[in-house]
Amino acid sequence: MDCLSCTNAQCIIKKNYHFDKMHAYLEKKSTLVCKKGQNFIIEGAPVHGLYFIREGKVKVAKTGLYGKEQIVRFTGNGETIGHRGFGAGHFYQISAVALQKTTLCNFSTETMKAMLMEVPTLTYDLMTFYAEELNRSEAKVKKFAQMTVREKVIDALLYINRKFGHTKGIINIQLSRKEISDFAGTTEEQVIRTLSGLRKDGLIETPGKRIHIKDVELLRKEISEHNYFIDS
Amino acid sequence: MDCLSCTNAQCIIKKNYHFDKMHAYLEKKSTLVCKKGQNFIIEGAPVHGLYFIREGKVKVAKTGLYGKEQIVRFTGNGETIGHRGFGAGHFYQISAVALQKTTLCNFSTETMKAMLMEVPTLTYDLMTFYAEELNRSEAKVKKFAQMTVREKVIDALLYINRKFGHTKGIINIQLSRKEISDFAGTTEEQVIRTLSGLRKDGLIETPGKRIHIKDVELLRKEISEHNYFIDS
DNA sequence: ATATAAACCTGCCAAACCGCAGGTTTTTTT
DNA sequence: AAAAAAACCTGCGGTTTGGCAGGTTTATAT
Repeated sequence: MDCLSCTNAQCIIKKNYHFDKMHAYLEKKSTLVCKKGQNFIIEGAPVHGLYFIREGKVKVAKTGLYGKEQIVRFTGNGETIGHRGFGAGHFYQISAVALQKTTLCNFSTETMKAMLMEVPTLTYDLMTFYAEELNRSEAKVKKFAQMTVREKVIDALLYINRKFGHTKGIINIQLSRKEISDFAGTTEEQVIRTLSGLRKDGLIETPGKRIHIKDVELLRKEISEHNYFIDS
Repeated sequence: MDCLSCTNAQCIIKKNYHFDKMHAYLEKKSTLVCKKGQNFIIEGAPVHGLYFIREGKVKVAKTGLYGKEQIVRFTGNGETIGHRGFGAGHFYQISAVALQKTTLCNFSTETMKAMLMEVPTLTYDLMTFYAEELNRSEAKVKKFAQMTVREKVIDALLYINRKFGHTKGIINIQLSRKEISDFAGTTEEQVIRTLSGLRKDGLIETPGKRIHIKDVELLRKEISEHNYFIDS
């Protein structure tokens, strides 16, 4: 899998592509194809470098008590997974599972570190990525502390809708109610109840397990007080 | 305020100090002295660069509905405040308030950016800082979703105790119950009730508004199931 | 030292939330 | 196309949590 043929313009490797400086490192990267449901990063396992999604969709989660998992974010084409290798820890603190057939590029920590030292703009972009994710995550902490269940579910739906897009209004990914609740920070039943409520209010439609947001602006309005400066 | 005389070994500027490369930028930095309670970064205001604590203690928070604030972290000597200027946003998404008399160093975004481009190890260290904060923040998201009030309060106490240290067991900072609750993700009353409970269980003592953790290990044990791989 | 203000504490009640249980629909497999 | 499995849905009871109210203690100002 060559970076030259890759179409992910927002991938930080692709964006900073510089043949002379990087080709030696790029040759060392490996490619991995996962099928749906495959757990390619295991929480607590030794760090195996950084992953970039060439094509596919992935959920990133932390497992808690009694196996309850908290999905910390969803990722798509061109995005980065596996923050570590940098910093003190030598073990992954998250797990990553493919939500559909997914192709990944993997750099070892050593390769990545060497490349970062040689290409400052790459380091700068990765830094920016972390800084923005941090903003997003801190906003999420606030939301978890202050939002009601209904608001958290709405927020999750809007995020997923924006992240993966929609075709004729229907969100471009099939997540179970359980997965939505693991992301929104509540239970499966509460998500189901909330979706029923939103359906009765005419805000969404749910053909099967699919979800159709009828009016994004109307939904957004309900949680707008929580989102003064960003929409994460 | 000269960086040479600064004793914060863990400050990323100090750690990467390189006279020839950096003196021109260091001359542009400004110093700011805040008294207790001063709000030197205002949420929603235009970004004014990055701050480093030379000496003091600061709380970093996000304000939500009806003025309810969520403290996202506490910071002390040598630490960085103000993630932005990097990334898309041009407005602070957090506010920062001095918890006591605090001296700060401030770099404009432009100065900071120029310096980062010239000193790769500085960029790398700042990247690492963000990556670790991100881990911490994502762990917190999980905790907020899964911990009980008592567990969240214990977690907060242990964090504060570790962050600011303790003299003869008494935590080296005076926070109100309200501030603890704003950090732990609950209400003032629940924090008070939990502290009462912990006092009855012989785990802490509370002379006045001060807090004395009698046995850190015993407290830690109660939340250990939530902390497999990190202790944030 | 006294007055005033701020912070702390506790009981009570209402609202929000969770999880079980049992049934229905949808999806997948054979 | 039928059978099996998975996912979805809803009512209900119990628990947890939050917020008010009023009193007490501690800290601050005069």
